[in-house]
This record gives sequence, structure tokens and C-alpha cells, in this order.
Amino acid sequence: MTVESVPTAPRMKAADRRELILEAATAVFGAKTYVGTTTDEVARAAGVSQPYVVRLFGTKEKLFIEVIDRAYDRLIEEFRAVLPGDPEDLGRRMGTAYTDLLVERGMLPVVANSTALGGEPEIGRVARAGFSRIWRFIRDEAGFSPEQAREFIATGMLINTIVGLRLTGDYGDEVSATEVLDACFPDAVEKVRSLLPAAGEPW
Amino acid sequence: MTVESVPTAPRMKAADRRELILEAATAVFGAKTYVGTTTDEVARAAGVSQPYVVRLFGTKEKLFIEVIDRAYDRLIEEFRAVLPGDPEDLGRRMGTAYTDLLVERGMLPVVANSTALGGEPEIGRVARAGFSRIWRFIRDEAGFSPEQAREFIATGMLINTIVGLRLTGDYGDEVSATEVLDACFPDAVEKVRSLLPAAGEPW
DNA sequence: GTCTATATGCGGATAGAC
DNA sequence: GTCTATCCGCATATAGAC
Repeated sequence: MTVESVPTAPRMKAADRRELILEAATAVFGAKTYVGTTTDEVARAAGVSQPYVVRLFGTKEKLFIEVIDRAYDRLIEEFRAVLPGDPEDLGRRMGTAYTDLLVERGMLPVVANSTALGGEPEIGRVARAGFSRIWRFIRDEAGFSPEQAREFIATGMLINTIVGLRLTGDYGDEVSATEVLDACFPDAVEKVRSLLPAAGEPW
Repeated sequence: MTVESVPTAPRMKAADRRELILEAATAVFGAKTYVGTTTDEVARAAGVSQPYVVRLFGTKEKLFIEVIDRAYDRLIEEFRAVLPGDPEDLGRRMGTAYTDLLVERGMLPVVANSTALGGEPEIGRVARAGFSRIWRFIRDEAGFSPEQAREFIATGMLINTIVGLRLTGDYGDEVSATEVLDACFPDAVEKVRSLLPAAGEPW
């Protein structure tokens, strides 16, 4: 009986492997923040070895930069998809597109996290650029007024907060999630709740 | 000539020293996030040794928890201070109270950072509790309607984002800070800009 | 294309002196 | 009340085999 070789990742084109790792990285970075994430966790989530992650992306920072860049792109892609239709209703459709992205693990949290990292030279640059793209899209393509744009983005940031705080249940004397969510997004309560992990749970 | 003793922190009552360290910690945590901050940086910012910080607060996590708890308290204190006066104008006064807190280094960023850490068992608990206090204050003491409350908090989160992104200048092809700030808070532009560090600058 | 082994540096925390 | 010395664990990154 020969010694079985340790299960190793199946060979695959580097481009596909990159894609796979980027998805895993989005989920992990989203759950644990940029600094809180180790390249090893990303590697395990993607089913490859830690050095290979570094090998493919150079550094953890470069990996994160690709992740947030992709996330901002994805966001715009989803917004653009709901452009056709009644302009009166566009804000609502875009809001739905935003919360729908909760199913793509890490996508929203990663964007949220990036907005806290403006102080990092490289990451900050990319984060500001991503935010700019969103802003321009909303103004130019969606045709929002400054006031509408401000309102829309502010609401998105509030959703990020609810997600980040894991405001999904009732925590004793703390404010009830239902109360905040009800006040904020009466029609999205169930969706948001069902897509959030419980507090303390991994995502 | 006797050998000079290494400059050492002057003796001081532990309570005062705690306070001093908490202020330094707020600034550092605010600038570099919870995970990104080392207890050594906090110590140096406070002018004491690293082990002493740990000695006084037990762990880095406990220190951070005290920091955000204090920050949420401070926030409410400032809001409460502007309660008296024309109710029509209360929202604006509270908004001003919020942005005025930018002068207290780290205060706002630390609160923002805490909202991303709901996944951490201990920190998440405290962060949700802090957010709850704010929410209840706005509803019960300030008497905001659910819609007003939602609007007010969402705007606060947007301000946090602008601060976190360091959206303070013109970055080439990126969106101009003036454009976003103008659209968001026409009357606070100068204050916010003047209180933010430039991108890449320490805070 | 992917792994194992490993160097290296850093951060949190402890022990104990003054 | 505060410091110095230091241990230990962990995370990133490199070298090099298969």
C-alpha cells in the first residue's frame, strides 16, 4: 500500500485560481477586516496553501486592493443593471440591488471596510477611486440630484453599519434590531435579517 | 557627572494616568483601527511604557472597549448639551455637535470603527450597546420620528465615511472632495476640511 | 501550478525590579 | 506607579522541490 499523497489543489489555470481566491478573500476580508485577516485564512478558505496566495498576488495588501476594486466594480454593475425602467422608482431599485448583494459574501462589508482605510497610502487611493466611481455613476448615469445622491449614499452607509454591527436580533437591553430595521427599511427587514449572521457567528 | 536616569513618566495617580492613556488610545485607535493599532503605539502616544498600558487595562481588547464606551458617552453628552432651544432647529444643532467632535482626535473614527466589529463577541456587544444608547437618545430625548432618526444617523454614517476615506482634497481623477462635501453639507465644508488630515498623513 | 519548509520580524503579555 | 527584560506565538514572505 503506497503512501497516499496529501490532497492537493487540483491543477487549474492561474486565472481561474485567482478568481477563486478572490472570492474566498472577499468573504474572509469582509468578515474579519483587512488587518484582522491572515493570508492563511484566505488560503484555507480557497483550499490552497498560504504561500501560494502570496505568490499569486504579491502581497496581502495587493490582494486586498484587487478585492475592493472588484467589489466596487460589482456594485456599479448591479446598479447599472436596474437602470432601465421607471425613473421615479430608480432609487428603490438601486437600494434593492444594494441589499441583494448581501448574498455575495463579503462584498458589502469589504466596501465598508475600505472606507475606513483612507489613511493607508495605497489602499486609500483605491478606496477613494472606488467611491468616486460610485458617486459619478449615481450623478451621471443614474441622474440623481446632489441631494438624492447624498441621501442614497448615506442610506447605504447606514446599511453597512447595521451589517457591521450585526444588528440582527434582540440582545437583551440593547436596541432591538427589528426596531432599527423597521424604522430604516420597512420593506427590507426580512431579507436583511435572513442574510446576516447572528452576532458572534462567523460569516 | 552622574549618569542621567532615562526620562520616565512622572508619578501620577492611576486614575489620571488612565484618563491620559484613554485619550491617547482614542487618537491612535481612531487613526489606525482596532486591529491595526499596537499597544506600543498607544503607550508611546501617552508617554508611558507598553507593558504599563497592558498592566493598567488588562488587555488591548479591554482598553479598546473602554475607549469606544467613552466615545459613545461623549457623543450623547454633546447631543444633550444642544437639546435646549428651538425644536425645529434641533437636527441642525446636533449635526453641528457631531462634526464639532472632529476636534477630539479619534472620537468619531473610533465610533465608526466599532460599527464594523459586530462580529467580535466582546467588542460587538459594547458597540451595539453604544449604538443603542444613541438610538434611544435620538428617539426618546430628542423626540425624533423614526424617519428623522433614520435620516440623522444615516447622515452621521456618511460623515464617518468621508472622514475615513480622507476625502479632503483633490486626487487627480478621483472625485473632488469639494464636490461631495458641497453636495452633502454645504455649510460644513470648511470646518470638516480643516479638521481632516491630508490623505496619507497621520492624524 | 502548487506545495513544504522555514526565516524573520513583530506584537501582546508576563515577571519582576525599583 | 512605572519601568526593563523577555518569552512566546503568529503572520508574512522567501526558497526551492515536485
